[in-house]
Amino acid sequence: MTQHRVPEERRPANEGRKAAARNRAALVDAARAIYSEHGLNAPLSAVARRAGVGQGVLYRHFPDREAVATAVLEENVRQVERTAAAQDTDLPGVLGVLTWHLAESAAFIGALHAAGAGGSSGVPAYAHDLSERVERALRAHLPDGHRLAAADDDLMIAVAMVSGAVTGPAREQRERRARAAWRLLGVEVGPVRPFAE
Amino acid sequence: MTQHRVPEERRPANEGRKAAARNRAALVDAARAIYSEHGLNAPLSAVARRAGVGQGVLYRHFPDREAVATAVLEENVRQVERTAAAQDTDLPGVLGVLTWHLAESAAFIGALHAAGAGGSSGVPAYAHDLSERVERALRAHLPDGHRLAAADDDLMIAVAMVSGAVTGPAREQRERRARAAWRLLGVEVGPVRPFAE
Amino acid sequence: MTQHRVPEERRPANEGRKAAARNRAALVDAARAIYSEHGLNAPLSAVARRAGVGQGVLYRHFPDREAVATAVLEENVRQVERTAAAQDTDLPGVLGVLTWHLAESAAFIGALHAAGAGGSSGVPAYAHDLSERVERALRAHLPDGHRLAAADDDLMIAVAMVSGAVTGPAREQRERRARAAWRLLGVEVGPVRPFAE
Amino acid sequence: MTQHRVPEERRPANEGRKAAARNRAALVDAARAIYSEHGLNAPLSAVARRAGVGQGVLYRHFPDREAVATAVLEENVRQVERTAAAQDTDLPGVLGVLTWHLAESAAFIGALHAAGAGGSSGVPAYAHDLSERVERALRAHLPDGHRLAAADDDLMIAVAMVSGAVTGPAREQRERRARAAWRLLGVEVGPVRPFAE
DNA sequence: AATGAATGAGAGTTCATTCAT
DNA sequence: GATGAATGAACTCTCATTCAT
Repeated sequence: MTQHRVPEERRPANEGRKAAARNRAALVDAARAIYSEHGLNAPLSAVARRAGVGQGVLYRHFPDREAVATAVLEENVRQVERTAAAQDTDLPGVLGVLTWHLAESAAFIGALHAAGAGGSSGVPAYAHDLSERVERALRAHLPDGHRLAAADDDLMIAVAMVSGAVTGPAREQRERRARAAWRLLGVEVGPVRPFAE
Repeated sequence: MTQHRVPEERRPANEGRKAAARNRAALVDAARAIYSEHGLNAPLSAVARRAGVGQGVLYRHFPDREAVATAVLEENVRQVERTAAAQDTDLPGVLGVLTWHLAESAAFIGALHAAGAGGSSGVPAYAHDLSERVERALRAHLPDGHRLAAADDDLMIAVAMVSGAVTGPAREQRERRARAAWRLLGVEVGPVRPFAE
Repeated sequence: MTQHRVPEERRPANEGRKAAARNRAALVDAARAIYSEHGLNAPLSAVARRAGVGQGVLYRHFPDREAVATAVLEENVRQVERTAAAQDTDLPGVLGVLTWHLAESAAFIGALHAAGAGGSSGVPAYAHDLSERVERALRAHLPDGHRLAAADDDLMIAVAMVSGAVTGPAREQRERRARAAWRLLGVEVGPVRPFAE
Repeated sequence: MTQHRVPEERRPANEGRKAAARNRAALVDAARAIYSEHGLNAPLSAVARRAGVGQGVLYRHFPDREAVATAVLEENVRQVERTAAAQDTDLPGVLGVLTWHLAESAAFIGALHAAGAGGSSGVPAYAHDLSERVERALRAHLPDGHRLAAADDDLMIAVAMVSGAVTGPAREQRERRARAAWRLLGVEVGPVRPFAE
């Protein structure tokens, strides 16, 4: 038993090896879209369907559901880090990029949320990592007397707050709300954009 | 814990009725506890088990999973409204009570989040209602020149922000973080407690 | 997401609480039959289908695939133990009953096999227990000078051998082959029957 | 380990051919190792990986999963046949070689088991063939008055029995148990070794 | 009214087999 | 010939919801 595979009459084509990279990218994109619409718990089958590949392909590229999420968020964090590492950046600049990603990616918000500074119970491990990387990127540009430098975790609390301001609302409202949030915090934000330059 | 049960029946009816009311309350309490431990997706069977009743009873009182969540949150909002309606209240007082509920109830946070001011896509309808009721309760006490009175939705954005600051961290850290969040917003909060009196 | 359940138009009857015990028995019977036809790896869905119940029922009664197997085998071992514990039994009598169950239940054979005396690698834990219980039951009746009392594990090796003689052949041949096996071992077997009395 | 490779090509052809033969052998060896560790249901992908080739190569050499198993077992049987065909062999000698293969190759055991003399239901066809070939090899050396010559299938039953004694236990225990089994059958076994010279 | 068993649709994951390169 | 990605069916297990008792 356990093996009944029928020879399969119509098999929808195997685009060969070239497709691999394309598929991985398609999966990440699909995941971002699905997450944005349905949250981080959306069924992986939906992601695969949206990417136009079989579920097996998804599992070939990502061992489990966590890996999919990580891949999606990785890009967001990377942009923030990249921006922070650039020559001519200042805090507002980095915050602008961070804000763009918060507004763009519901999954990002969720993960940053879940992490916070608390860190314990059911929060997935990767959420922590991401959160810490974002913190490091920001702190590097934090002037000594800055509003958010007062207490140790003011920085991450502020990020979580903006993140919170932005959860829920439809895509279009998010940027406006994010700006409003930073304004309420009395912090200056640079141009909101996906990356610096 | 968290047992602010409203007298469900003015004049005690027969045993059946009393039991029904008791069960409903037990279910709501159980749901709050379970949600707090396992998130809003926890199985309803777990709620029923914790409440010490059969699953049928749960369905007698609540038509579906959404109704259970609503019932839990209803109480949180009600306390805020009640506080706002009290004679001798001011904004810090109401915020204190709101903050207590945010820190206490993970589900509440989630719902407030989900709602925000934006409102459209996948946000459950009841989240909106709750959010609006909280806003009304707060706005009643908002002095004209207040920080959060500048733009129309500054108020709700601020609530969402505090809410965001508080998501994720373990229970114990939440109140501290909530206070830090309000501080960053430059807003005064009264004593954090379940209800005003 | 994660929740799409449609109200389900035609639901095939819920026979109520009475059915529970009946269902459990039906499941064990079905499992025995399926195991006998397809081996211990047969899909649980096949077992549920054969028992005429939904898969959920199966999982209500047995937490996982191992539990199903255990339940089936438990009965076989129990009969052997019962026989061994009876007043007027001797080794041939117990062997007769053991032989009946070996011939009857392919799953039993498999489990006894898997256990053997070796015991280590991938052998499921329950196989060991079963094997040991059978050994205890037999050893109680083993006279000092008996052929199978020479080395410590001769007894279990002999059982494994008969078990081996009986694996594979269709049901009808099994009893004959089991008898032949015991004969080759020079051991007397009593009447082959499901239980003593 | 267990590398009794038959020269596949008499006169070395081009590199392609040589590689093909080498791959086939590597696959069979890998399969034997994997089967021994994970049983006959191990994923074919594991076999290919272990052999250091792509899965496509596996399918080039073997049409399906059954063919892989057959190829592995073929070698075991072949050694037994070869031994039986040698000039200076007697029954104990052949049994010694058979025993070695039983102890060595879990898959061999399984197949011999599955076959037995009965034969009908779910037993794969190749198991039968193998079993019959083993029987022929042994019977050629069976003296008239021998213990295992009494009934027609005593011989195969005995083999199945030893095979049964050896299933399950970890590799190291198998040879000891196999010897114990033959002893209980009152049959003499020669040196246990992979082939007779 | 309460109980808790039953149902069955999926969700997650694995793997035999095919096929472009 | 070799490679390894793609496919998708099958399998295990979970849980919202219904309903006989």
